[in-house]
Amino acid sequence: MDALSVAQRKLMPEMSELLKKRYQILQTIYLEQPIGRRTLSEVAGATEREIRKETDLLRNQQLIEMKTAGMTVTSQGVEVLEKLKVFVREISGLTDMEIELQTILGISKVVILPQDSDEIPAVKSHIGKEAARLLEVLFGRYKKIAVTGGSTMAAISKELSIGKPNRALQFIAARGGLGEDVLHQANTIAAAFAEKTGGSFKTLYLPDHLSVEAFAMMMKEPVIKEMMDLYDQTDIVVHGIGNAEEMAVRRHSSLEEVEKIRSGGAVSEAFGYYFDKDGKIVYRIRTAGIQLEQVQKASTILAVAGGGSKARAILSYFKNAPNPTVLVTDEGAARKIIELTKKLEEL
Amino acid sequence: MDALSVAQRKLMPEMSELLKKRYQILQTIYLEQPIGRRTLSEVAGATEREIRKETDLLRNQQLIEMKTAGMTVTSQGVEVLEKLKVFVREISGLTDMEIELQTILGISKVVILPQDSDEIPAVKSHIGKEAARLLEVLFGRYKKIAVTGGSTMAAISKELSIGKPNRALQFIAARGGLGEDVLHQANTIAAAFAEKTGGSFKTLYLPDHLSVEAFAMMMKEPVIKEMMDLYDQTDIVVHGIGNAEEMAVRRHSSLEEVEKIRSGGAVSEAFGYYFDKDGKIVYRIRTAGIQLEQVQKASTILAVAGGGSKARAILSYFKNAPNPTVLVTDEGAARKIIELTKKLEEL
DNA sequence: TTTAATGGGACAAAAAACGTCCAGCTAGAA
DNA sequence: TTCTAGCTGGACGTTTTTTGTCCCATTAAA
Repeated sequence: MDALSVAQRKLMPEMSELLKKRYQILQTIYLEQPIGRRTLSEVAGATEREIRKETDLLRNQQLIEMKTAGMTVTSQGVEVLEKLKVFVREISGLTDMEIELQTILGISKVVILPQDSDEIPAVKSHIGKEAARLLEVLFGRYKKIAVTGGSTMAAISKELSIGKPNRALQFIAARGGLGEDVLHQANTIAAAFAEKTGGSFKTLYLPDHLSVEAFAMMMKEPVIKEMMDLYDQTDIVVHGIGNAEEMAVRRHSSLEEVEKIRSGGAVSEAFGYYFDKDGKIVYRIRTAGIQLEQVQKASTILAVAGGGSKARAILSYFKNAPNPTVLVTDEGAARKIIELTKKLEEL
Repeated sequence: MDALSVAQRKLMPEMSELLKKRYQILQTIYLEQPIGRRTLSEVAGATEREIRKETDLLRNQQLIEMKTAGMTVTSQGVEVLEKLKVFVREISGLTDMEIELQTILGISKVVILPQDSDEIPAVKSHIGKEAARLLEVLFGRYKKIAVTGGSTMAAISKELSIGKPNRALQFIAARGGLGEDVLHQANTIAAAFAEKTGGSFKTLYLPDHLSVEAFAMMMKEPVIKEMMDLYDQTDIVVHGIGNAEEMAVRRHSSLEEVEKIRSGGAVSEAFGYYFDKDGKIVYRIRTAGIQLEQVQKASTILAVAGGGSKARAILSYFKNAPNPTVLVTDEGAARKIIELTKKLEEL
């Protein structure tokens, strides 16, 4: 930050919070446009009155327009968003926090987005957008992308921009149906990625909880074997990180499984693997899908997870995460991770 | 102004006014320190409550300190003042106005200080300080400085910093006693300048309103003649600009004089000359002092005058002012001058 | 010792902000 | 076409903040 901005903040300390708030509102409108006051106030985590006050101002400044369909950002507004992007990151201390997280997690790149997705739903879209931008850059070099499921992954697919179709891209569902909501299954996500980018996709349909015998037999099937080979050739892996218990519940795991996960002290989950607080594999779901070794062979791994509630899981997963991993997260998770780490150091 | 600041102002329009206000308060404290709330509120033209609110904030930001003797600016505060100086000028539009005034008045340099000295007494000090800084630079090259009287000139003398004594400097009273307050006479001012800079000074004592005969005789006196020669060698002339009528009254001019000034349509006054709205000389006081031709021969002329009430006088004087003149004024005068010029153009 | 200034505390009055409705309109779905 | 969900703009009593204006104990200087 330059000396002028430092002096400015010194003379007007209220400015930082105000700027952050307005920026966030403007950004959310941009993301969700057209959107009305009430919907916005819910999604942005503010009262209707406050949203109204700020949007009235934004309109007077010609940064947004209010039509009967809702509010939209003007070209001037988009410009302001771009110009202030780095600055808002600075005053939020996100740039500093990114460096701190890189050290804590032992990886070379972390991107933190403002606010907490646990509190403000729209933040999930911001995370998705950022991840989408990062991916779009990588698409130039890499063509085979394995994707997992989850709501975070779905958020990314929504934010992929529809540019000129890139037929060379191949999206591979990293796992079969894992009992999750269809909309958030790896298969669905792979399809969504392919649709947005104009690429192709490969799905893997295999029911959960097969008997040992049936599973072994299925693995010999050509369709399944083909997928296993594809996993070996994967360039990019994009995945979310889940809380162990939450995932177990969502997947309707058997009592036996839940017991193993519990007793093993599992904290995080990724690609169907459960990790304890030291990053050791506690349990893995017996189903087809990408193997940890295959993930580690990929050129780039993009981990995406946000919200303070995910902090412990992120810390756990990154104990043994492959080094080329890039993490996209939010302020809520980042602050919590730093806080947890500090507490641990004090002991 | 850079793109970042433009975007910032777009998103936070209240910021500009707030920044200006706080900056002005901080600057005034710096200028008058140590100063108390009540005194400050008078001198800065604000209510006690407002001053209190802002100074409490400035203290929390460690920009000022409050002691029993009054408030003082901390080193951090001084730094902020310096860092934001140019920026505050920018957002006040002063930089643009300076260029506009240069065109209107036909001179190469104009310096405008914030606010209006008619409304806020402290602004006079700001003007004095700026003029003092400009002079101090010139002192390196030029040594013979003619000074006139007036409260504005007195303000400059107060703001001259006491650096290492410069014995080479010679201050010459541009005029004899002109019936003004002793404190504001050219003689007194010349002495004050000399004292602050460590230079020498020459005074000219000659009563006003002498008969023609007495005046002619005095001019032959060696003491007086010596001064006349000095005027010829003057490098810098520093002078104020007055309102014609006001000056006439202050100098207790005779009815005859006042009549000439009135009927001639005099608007401005400088060095004892009265000018009408087109810059023509309407009347000149018959007393010893620097001649207009001698002023025009100087290398640099520094005209100093502020306040909306001086706008007409400034416009009048600069109709025929020598080109190397530099004008130091304030926002109040500048805005009024621009306003008057625009009205004139419309007709 | 006196005096004139200082910062801090206090409080009623005024103003602004806030939460929360409703009415009327419109675009898109059925 | 009608219906409906969602939008903006207006309104208004309530709460919170700001404002104007005192007084007081303290302190530094005269």
